Amino acid sequence: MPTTARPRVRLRDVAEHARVSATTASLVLGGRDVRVSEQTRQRVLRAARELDYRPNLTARSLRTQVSSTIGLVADTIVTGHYGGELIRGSLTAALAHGHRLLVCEYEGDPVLEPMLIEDLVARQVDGLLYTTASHDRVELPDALAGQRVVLVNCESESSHPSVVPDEAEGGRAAARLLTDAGHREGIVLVGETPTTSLPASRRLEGVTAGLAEVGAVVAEQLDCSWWPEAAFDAVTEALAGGMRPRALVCLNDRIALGTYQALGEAGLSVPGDVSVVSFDDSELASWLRPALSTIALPEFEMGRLAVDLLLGEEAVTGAVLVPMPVRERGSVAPPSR
Amino acid sequence: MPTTARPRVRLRDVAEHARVSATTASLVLGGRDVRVSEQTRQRVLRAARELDYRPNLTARSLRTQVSSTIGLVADTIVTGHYGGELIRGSLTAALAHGHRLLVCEYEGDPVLEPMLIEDLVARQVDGLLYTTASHDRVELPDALAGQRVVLVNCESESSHPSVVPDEAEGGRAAARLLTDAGHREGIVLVGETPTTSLPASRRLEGVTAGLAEVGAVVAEQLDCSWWPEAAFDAVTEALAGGMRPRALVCLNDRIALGTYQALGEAGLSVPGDVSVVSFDDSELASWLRPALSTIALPEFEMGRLAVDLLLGEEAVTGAVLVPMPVRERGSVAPPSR
DNA sequence: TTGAAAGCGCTACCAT
DNA sequence: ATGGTAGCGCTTTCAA
Repeated sequence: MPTTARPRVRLRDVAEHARVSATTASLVLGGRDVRVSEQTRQRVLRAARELDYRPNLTARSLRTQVSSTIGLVADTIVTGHYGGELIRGSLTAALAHGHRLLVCEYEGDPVLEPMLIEDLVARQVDGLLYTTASHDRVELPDALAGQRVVLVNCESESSHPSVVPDEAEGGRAAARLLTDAGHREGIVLVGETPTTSLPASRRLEGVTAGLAEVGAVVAEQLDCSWWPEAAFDAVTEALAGGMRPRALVCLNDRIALGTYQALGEAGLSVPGDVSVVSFDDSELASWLRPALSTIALPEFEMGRLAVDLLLGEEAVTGAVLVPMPVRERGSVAPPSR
Repeated sequence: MPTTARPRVRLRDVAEHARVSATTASLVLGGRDVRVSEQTRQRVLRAARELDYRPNLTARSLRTQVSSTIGLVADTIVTGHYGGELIRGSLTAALAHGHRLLVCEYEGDPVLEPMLIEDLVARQVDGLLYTTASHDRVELPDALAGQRVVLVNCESESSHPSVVPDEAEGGRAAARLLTDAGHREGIVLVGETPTTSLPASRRLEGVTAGLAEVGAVVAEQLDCSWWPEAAFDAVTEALAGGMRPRALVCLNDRIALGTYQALGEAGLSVPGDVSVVSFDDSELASWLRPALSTIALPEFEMGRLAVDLLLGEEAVTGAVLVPMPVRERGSVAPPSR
């Protein structure tokens, strides 16, 4: 049933209806329990209900200089489930703080980015979350100057807090998954690791360190981009070249998918013939057969934490490492033979 | 370099600096090219630049009764990539209209939902997008009364426009993918089709109609929930029971994944032994081997269109069907033998 | 315990 | 072509 547009009822209307001043009405409806007698308070409340009063938060915001809104600036975070969880985490925390989220994406457009930020600032956001789809080092746009900012999934020279996954420790955990199962040899890394890529270099560093704890090493590294098809090709080729790994460390779940496919077509079983561990814990990980043991990207928690930091009292500065949870599933077994 | 908080500079400051009235400054900076001489206009612009003026959109909004903000209310849409694309589409269109998006999720919480909507209304949004993760019939909350609303991926009794995928036509397209390749027999549907599920019933209806065009029918239906594991079990069991399909119509990509896995373990090849078509076109579809031919859920386009409808002039009413694009990839071949 | 008045920063009306 | 003034709806002194 299409309801008719209701007349805009203002605080003053409620006050008149309740035969009190706007001040009193404001006090009552603003929830500050002071100074007003229980009787008038009830009168105001009733009037508000009867008139179906909705406060105008824009006006309140103008007066109080608080918008209870935070801006989320992303390159293209919403895309792909990773980002989705990050937003959900931010949303949850924002809600707990009584805030709403203004979401912006600039899709990598360098002229759009500062415009979006200016706009957010013009809208008087109480703070901004600056985030990137892949964990990266960034140069903060000038438009952010003077604003409360928390970086999420990226790092910068600035003194703003920066919430990032603890990739190195995650790498160690991945290695441990293998070494705990008894693996010592034939451990092959799948995925290229450019030094400019934070996840790549830190995961590699962690894996290396983790293996070193038991005197093991990465026997070989298959260079390929972090996509299923590239991984499929790389693993297929390596297998054809005679490589016989006992365990594969895939640098993300998409690589693991391509790896599963290559292994499958080569007649090798997981984890019977070769164990596989991976990173990210995308939904894919639990859908694979066998389900993939993987080190999760704590997107939800990062979003949550970032908002807490942004809105909290204490002045945190620098990087905050968020642990990457270990998801043990079915892709690791003791080495065969 | 952490820049110091700049002093708030108001329109009046710019006006004084440029030695004009606030009115004139407003006219110039508001971008209305009227009435002001080029000379003063330049003076104002320079003053604004020198003082690094940022308009206060909250104040403007209060005065003009326009917030250039739209609210997006979702049950849990952000999760999973589907929703991500929908948001990206909305974001894109909103941007084109000079609007921002206030994103809310109530996670299915029936008390949270109206509260969130009330809050958005209190924030003076120019309109609301009401959306659900899965295409469904909904009862609109009273809080939406009197608001400009467009439903996305859901339908209701209301007169608000409702942007939904054309599932039935999508179903027909899926069928055509098979019949065009010459399939007439042994066409099996995978996935349960409760009549309460709009995508399920309409896709089925479309597939049936599409097959009927060439005198073919659904030979069998494998009932299973729309998840990889359930599909794997259903297909595995059917195969074990002697079923030998020529083509499988999976009701979504996750089902297709489980189906691929079952086929693979049974030693059947796609599309050599059996063709597979599916719905949704999640990222998964292009990662599978062979890549999956699937009927895409036009999430991005739906979001885009919904915002256009919300902010546009013409008063559209009722359902707007968005075509589901056909993604032909490698999972269909002529029937073997 | 209550109310009057000022003012947040902006735009719009009505002057000139 | 330009400026004065009122007012959007709210909160917040300050006075009673």
